[in-house]
Amino acid sequence: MAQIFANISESNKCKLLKTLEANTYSFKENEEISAVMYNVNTIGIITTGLIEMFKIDYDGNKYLVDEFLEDDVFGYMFNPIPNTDLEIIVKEDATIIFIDYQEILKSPINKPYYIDFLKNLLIIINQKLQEKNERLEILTNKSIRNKLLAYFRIMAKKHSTRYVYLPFNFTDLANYLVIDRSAMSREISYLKAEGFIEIKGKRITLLYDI
Amino acid sequence: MAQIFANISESNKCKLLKTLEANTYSFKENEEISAVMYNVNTIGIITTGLIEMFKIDYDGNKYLVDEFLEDDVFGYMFNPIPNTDLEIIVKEDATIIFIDYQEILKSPINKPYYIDFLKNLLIIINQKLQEKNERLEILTNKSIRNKLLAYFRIMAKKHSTRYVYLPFNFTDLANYLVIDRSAMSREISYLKAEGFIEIKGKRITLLYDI
DNA sequence: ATTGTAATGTTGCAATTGCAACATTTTAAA
DNA sequence: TTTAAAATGTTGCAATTGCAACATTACAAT
Repeated sequence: MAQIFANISESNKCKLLKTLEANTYSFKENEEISAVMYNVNTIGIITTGLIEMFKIDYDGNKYLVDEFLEDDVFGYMFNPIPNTDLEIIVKEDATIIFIDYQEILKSPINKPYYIDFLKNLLIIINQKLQEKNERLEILTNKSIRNKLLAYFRIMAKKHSTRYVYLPFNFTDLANYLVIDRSAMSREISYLKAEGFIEIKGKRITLLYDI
Repeated sequence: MAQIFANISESNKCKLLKTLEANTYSFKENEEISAVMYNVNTIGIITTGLIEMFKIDYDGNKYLVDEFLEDDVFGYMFNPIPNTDLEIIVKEDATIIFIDYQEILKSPINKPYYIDFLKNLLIIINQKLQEKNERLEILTNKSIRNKLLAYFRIMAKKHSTRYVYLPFNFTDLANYLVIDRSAMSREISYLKAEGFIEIKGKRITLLYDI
């Protein structure tokens, strides 16, 4: 994860936060981050801790859409719908800096550390954009098989090998791919039987051209 | 579309482009933008014209993934896979400014116009992130019906009405939703029959709570 | 106005997928 | 080590979806 305050000294960071009228809050596990401190124009920068973002869907079901760690940045402006039902919950005690996004864009300050801050923010948002593109690349496949193969291909290319180390378990993978877990399990069996892949624990070996 | 050179005077724009070692090229319709001028570290800024980005998939099929207009910004870094098979073709005569992305991030210049440039870039990338999130929000639904309803809901909320004006035709909508066109057509018939929606030309009226 | 092309609507049928239920294995906690 | 909970694998069955084929309508070019 790129650091939002990379190349910025502690004293410049303080100046920056003061100029941007940033507010820092600490949260205990299971606390909800309320709309009072966090509205549609705010971005949150996580100094320490872990928070989770849940979506409440049309039928009232609640499911995890994102997790944010130290140095990560989150905000409604990165989400599709204004007013959507999101719940942001602290999973591990956290300290978060809140900044009004408009403040960042309007600020007239003209200091090197401000430029570094903008650059860092650009890098982080870029990273997020890439992650979303990656998932879209996978979800634009219709069949379970093609989704799996797209996923494997992307993961393998990242490390330029024919090995894929699953970053999560199969249940979570199915959610990520938006397919039924058991149907995915079935398809993976077929892929193994047909000699496309080999699986040992969390390591998948691709036996076809990548 | 936000403008990448907003708030930057013509003379400052020139200085900026020179400092960033930008190259400007003109293209005729149907020309392909080659990897020579456009590599994994380059971003392109469209001054005039229209270009289209195609993906060549695993089976050699080619399909449109994105279109870029005046003031738009495109680049491999906004894409999921390094080395993926993309083809960028000029649809209408275009003038494009190419800048090395690393140059932007490393540049030591410290001028107000440079800050404006970074802010504008931030706004544009942010916009792109939102669009991707929007599509993801839709594609994370499993059924055709739920994809359609999610799409309608997002479109309606954008304009705070219960009317949705389709920005493209049904064939393209089906592609956007990654579903079969005829199956979508069938589902839309059901939605009409069940009183969820009403359609008049390109205007869809939502008859349920949004 | 005419003609050709693209978009749309419809439907039967087959293939894929989701769902449910259950057995087995793995993991984490006490 | 024991035990409970979570994850995984498997399978039958029903529902959804994709596919293909075709009729109809809308649209654009001449």
